[in-house]
Amino acid sequence: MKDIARDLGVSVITISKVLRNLPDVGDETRERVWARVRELDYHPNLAARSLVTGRTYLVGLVVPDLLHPFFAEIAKSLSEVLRRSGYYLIVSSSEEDPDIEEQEINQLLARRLDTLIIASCRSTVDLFFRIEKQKTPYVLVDRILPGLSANFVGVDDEAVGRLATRHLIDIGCKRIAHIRGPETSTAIRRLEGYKQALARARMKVVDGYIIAEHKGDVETKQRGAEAMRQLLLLKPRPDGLFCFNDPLAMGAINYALDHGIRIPEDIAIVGCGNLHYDDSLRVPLSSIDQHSRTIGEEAARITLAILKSKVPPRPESVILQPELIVRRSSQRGTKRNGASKARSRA
Amino acid sequence: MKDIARDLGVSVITISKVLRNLPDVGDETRERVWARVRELDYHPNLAARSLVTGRTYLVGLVVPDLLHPFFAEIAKSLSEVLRRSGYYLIVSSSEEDPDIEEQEINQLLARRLDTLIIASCRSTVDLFFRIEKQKTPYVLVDRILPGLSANFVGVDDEAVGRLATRHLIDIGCKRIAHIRGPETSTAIRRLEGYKQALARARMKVVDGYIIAEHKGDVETKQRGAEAMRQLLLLKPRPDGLFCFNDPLAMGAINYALDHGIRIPEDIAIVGCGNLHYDDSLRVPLSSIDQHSRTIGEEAARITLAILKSKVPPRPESVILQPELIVRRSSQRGTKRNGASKARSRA
DNA sequence: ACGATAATCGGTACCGTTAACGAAGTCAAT
DNA sequence: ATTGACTTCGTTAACGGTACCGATTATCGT
Repeated sequence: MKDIARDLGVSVITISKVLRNLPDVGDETRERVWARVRELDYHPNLAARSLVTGRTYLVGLVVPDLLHPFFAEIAKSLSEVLRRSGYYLIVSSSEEDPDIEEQEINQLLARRLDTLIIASCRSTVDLFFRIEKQKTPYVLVDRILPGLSANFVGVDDEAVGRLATRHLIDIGCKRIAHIRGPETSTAIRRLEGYKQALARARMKVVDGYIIAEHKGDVETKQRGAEAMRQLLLLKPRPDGLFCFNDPLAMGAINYALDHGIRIPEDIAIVGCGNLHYDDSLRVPLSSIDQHSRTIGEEAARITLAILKSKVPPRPESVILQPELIVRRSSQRGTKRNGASKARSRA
Repeated sequence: MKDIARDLGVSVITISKVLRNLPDVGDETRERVWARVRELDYHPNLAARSLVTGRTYLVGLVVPDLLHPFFAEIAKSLSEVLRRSGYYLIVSSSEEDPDIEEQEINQLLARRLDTLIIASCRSTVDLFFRIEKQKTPYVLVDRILPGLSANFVGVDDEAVGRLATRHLIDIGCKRIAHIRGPETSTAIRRLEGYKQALARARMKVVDGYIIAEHKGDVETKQRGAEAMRQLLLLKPRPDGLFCFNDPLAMGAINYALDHGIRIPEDIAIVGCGNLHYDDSLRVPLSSIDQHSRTIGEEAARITLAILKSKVPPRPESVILQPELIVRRSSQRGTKRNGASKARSRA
């Protein structure tokens, strides 16, 4: 920069202004500067700029698992939108472990990122108060924490539970089971929605039909299979099943089919996530769409809004309405091919 | 930092040394500093450190698609290993578009990341010479470029093609088709391996059996379906199919099944990628495992090696041997359940 | 011709950290 | 006592930018 200034007979300040598109510099000078900059393929040192402006143009993303298509899609749409405004994404995975998540967040905090976007697997809010003390803005996605008024983007998880369960009731299921997820707001609320739907249909909640998290961190699909094993052992065997997510449902389907159970005739199944391979499974899987792409985009929008405004805006909450996608795993009776409601995810 | 120095009656340099665990500071002083640092929950400003050291402790990753489980797994294992050494990952997606890839790389270059890790969809090397001129080390993954001697980690793609094709030959296929991928080294070499296997079995390469990329950027699964449609139109219909990747295979399987074709009886299929849901598909899919996790880990290892050594080490190339996983889509004759060779990806 | 206003440009002072080297103190051996 | 080697700590000078404000020139109405 100093070199360019010397070459052109202007000061570094002017160069700096041109590079940042500030108004107070003459057209001719501006053009000369740009020309020389292009000629040298010069790029300003972001670290130096960060040092003085206090901004890194970096946004951190903390998710439980990058491999899960739901979070991968959030990461993708997020980075797409942020990039258009010059922000980049630093990703980090908590492996669904609250301690790892804390370490990761501490690391990212030390890097003084401009914003953090977090799908938290923690159940306490203390860590988030620490974040606030450091004045780092953050946006929660997918999972909310009780007693924390923060920016949030996610689906209405009670509606998810209601939608899935209601659908199973509608197609005639009498004994509906639920494989629930871990102790996060998402799982708790979907369970709540499940219970609400049963209550509205004047059906009883049977404890044995609710399969909780298995201890041990085995793979999700295996957990689904194990849960289905338990369900098939029950005396009045369930004839409907709502799974916390699609990988669980996949495991459950596999186990059932391998043991001679017919889907959906013997047991109808609805998952959640609407992953892009749901329609290619052994039994195409009905699922609840969570609009993962939209979640990423909205989180990005909020992030940019925070970064643009000088004073921190008051927390914003975006609750998306889930959508039922019917496929064969929950089609019964006359309707043979559910093309009517089924929506492809092209 | 200045404050801590003042409080403790030492100089900032000493603080700096303690924070970086340099040897030349007394035990007592060291402890006093740590105590105060913990007390204030102080973290050094990475931007300032970067400015003077010239290192950002940031590694960039450029992949064609973060949603593809293959690249997601690379990203995940990569970030896991790097994190242990204090490096973080900036991700960016090129959407399989060479121009976007160039922009992304330019952006990352401007940020002066310590290393770039790239799964490139470009076909020319000029951009990489520019990277070298900026003295930013980089590691290629999955895809190699002709005429470029660079660090590389990936599978032996000719072996992939040979392995898949050879397997189809072994189970008795006489007319083996191939749905190839885009114009990258990966696709070209897998095609090459396919031809090699045919040649060794004294079988002819039939042009019509090789389905090339369809124009238009439709979704991969649809491309697979379209390719299968073309194949089923051929007069001597193929009885074996090797697909460039698993999503293509999924599309092909779906189309075939929907049109009354039996798999593997009428046409046996082998994909590539060994995605974790391959065993839950309508027809469990035989696939070639690319060791994506290992690719990420090795790329991380090379990266750290570069970053550790003062002089740039000479380019290293890690070629992984692919592994065939047999599932129902390519099981014929006596063998009913392929548990023998099948390997789960728990 | 004058001052006022606006458009351009630059000087100075930092941002928070580390590199490189030198100074001071300690201790044992000569 | 002198020397030398180690250990421990600090001085000075950047690193590459930007914020803040002041200085200079051009334009213009009266």
